[in-house]
Amino acid sequence: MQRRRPTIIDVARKAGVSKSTAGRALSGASNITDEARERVLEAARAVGYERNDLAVGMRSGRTGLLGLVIPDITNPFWAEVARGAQDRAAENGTSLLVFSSDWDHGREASHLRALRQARVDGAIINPVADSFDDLDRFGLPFVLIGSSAERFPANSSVGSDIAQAVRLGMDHLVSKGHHAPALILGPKSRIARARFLRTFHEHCVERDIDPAALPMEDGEYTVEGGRTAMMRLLERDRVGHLAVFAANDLMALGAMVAVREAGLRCPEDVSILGFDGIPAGAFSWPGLTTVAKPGREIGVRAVDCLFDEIAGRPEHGRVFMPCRLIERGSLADLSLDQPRRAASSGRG
Amino acid sequence: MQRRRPTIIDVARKAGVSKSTAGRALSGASNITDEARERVLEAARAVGYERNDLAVGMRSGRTGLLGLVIPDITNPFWAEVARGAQDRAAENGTSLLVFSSDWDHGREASHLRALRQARVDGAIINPVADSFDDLDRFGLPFVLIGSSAERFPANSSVGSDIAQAVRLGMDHLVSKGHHAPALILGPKSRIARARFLRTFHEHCVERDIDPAALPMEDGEYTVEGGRTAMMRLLERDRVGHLAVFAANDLMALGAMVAVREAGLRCPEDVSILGFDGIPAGAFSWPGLTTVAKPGREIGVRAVDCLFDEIAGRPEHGRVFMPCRLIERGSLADLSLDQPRRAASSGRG
DNA sequence: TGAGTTCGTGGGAACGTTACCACGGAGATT
DNA sequence: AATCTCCGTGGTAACGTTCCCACGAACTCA
Repeated sequence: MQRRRPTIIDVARKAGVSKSTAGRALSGASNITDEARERVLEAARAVGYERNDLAVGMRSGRTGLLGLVIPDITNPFWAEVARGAQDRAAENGTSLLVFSSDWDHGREASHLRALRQARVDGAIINPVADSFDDLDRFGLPFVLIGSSAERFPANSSVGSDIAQAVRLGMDHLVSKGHHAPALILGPKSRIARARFLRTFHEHCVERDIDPAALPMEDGEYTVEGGRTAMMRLLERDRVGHLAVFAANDLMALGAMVAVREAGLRCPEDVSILGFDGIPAGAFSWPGLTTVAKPGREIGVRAVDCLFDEIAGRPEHGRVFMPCRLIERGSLADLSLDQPRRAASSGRG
Repeated sequence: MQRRRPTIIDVARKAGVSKSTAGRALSGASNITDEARERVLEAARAVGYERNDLAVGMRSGRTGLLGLVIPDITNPFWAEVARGAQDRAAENGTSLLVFSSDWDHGREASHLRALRQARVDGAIINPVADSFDDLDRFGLPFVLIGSSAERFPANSSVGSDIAQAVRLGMDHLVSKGHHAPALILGPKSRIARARFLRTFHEHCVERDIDPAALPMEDGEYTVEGGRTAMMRLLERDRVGHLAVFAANDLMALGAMVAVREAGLRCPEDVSILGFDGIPAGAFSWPGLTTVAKPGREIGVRAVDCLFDEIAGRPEHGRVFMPCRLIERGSLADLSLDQPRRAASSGRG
């Protein structure tokens, strides 16, 4: 149907030079006269030449293709990461092959194989927890993103600074008079959970709080997971105002739903702090106060790191991006009502 | 660093056959003895052979790569589409190159060029409104998605059935006693707006309502756009309960914010109906009642259509996917309070 | 039994580009 | 003036696969 696409040979013929010279002009090499370059470029324009990336990849080993393997493009946080990576890749003339692993080992393995067969120059991967083997024999340059990167200290990685994020959240809670928040955490299998908990413990110790005395519930990283976790939390005995730090915005929103269903009000009866910074948190009522990860920036930096990795200068090592607090309405300010409550709660 | 990847020649040598025979075994051709195939497959496994898709694409013209150009992967609706397309592509052993155009003509053109240079087998495109030219000279098989597909009746396309969706929404409004809803629409430049309005007018005529008498406001397809549009709507004179049909969920959520800011309640004072079915609508309070587009299915069907298009059998033509109503809490039920109010409003 | 047919196999070309090497001319150096 | 160096150029090989054609063996049918 569509006629043959013009090749570099057609361009060379039209310009009256050899294909070597045409190739030099087209690839921006230096050892060529301005006059010849101009003639080749003009000829290329005239015949409508577009370089065949396949052939380039074949010969030079560089395809201009990058892989991105994330849990789910449908998750707003990962979509942000993908967008950042996409934009940065485009700036450098490379394209992104995007895959969703659904935290499934098999899917991940098959995606990695597809990336290898496509001869991508490298990949950005949020690894499924226990997939060290697959990653190990991936055989191409890669950069890890997300908190599970911690498992692979030898590789370049970009993630949010969970320690700083938890600190930020805790400081804010304390500044609003919530000295002993309850926790809603993700599944035990996820590394991010351990990271979160560790920093949380450190800060409790610094403030003379017994972490073991604080209520804590698990759930899937979903709205429903957060809702049921909050229900369990509300069934417990408690005194006064309840503050909750959720490990993920979706769970926080689910917790908010549970509060409403229990006939309580947020933030009057229960304060909720989220973690992620997804847009949906801005539409809820009250708006979700949350610690926002810089999803887009993570994507951008990951691509930068990957380019370094591909170029054989993996100088970045592990990059941690700072999070920031977004204050909306889901946290009550108790510091005004009860100026001195201190660390006495959680023991009655 | 990493040693040379084994080629089909290595496999052939190991199996003691020619590369032609090895190629036949590996590509699943029929004219080969079971014994030879078995030996080749075994050899391939032994040396860890993985086919070079680049070389295949080079020679056969099929790369196993598909392009997806959407406005923004960060938009939940488009993320769903991307996910559907991604999964279907993976089922067929192809990979997806994902691009975001931001409704920008230049970006779109550059993405299309990148797809051509990558020699993708075809592309799924949500075209920027006025980009007929670029699309026309794209030169590869493609399938359009979204409502702007209407502009290109000659090409295969997959979109939601806006006529059915508007009908669904209007019927629901009427069944709840809202006979003369206000409208919040997208920018005038977008084709989806015209499509929406046309069906809306038809239904007004069928019900003896004068569409011109109904309040109508424009805005960007964003939360902020919906919020300001709603503010303008609330400044108008009105009698009794106000019902609003927004052309997009984000706008509907913005409208909800505006209602709250005006000291009014949803759904007691104002009813809101959305359009899209994004997850965020489930977390708002009240939950957003909306007409949901089948984003994921649209992605799946688009890939199916694209395969047909590539195979040279464009029999699908234009596919319209049905939408469904998701009832949550943003619509008041007036049909109980005022059994017979009919089409008298909007004229007082 | 001889000719025609089928089938599995192997060799070579081709896809479009870049890497490499050799060549010739112009300018610099002795 | 002769040699050396540098630079622009052109030819050729190579990347890894599939396509095409030719070859020989086995098998069928007259």
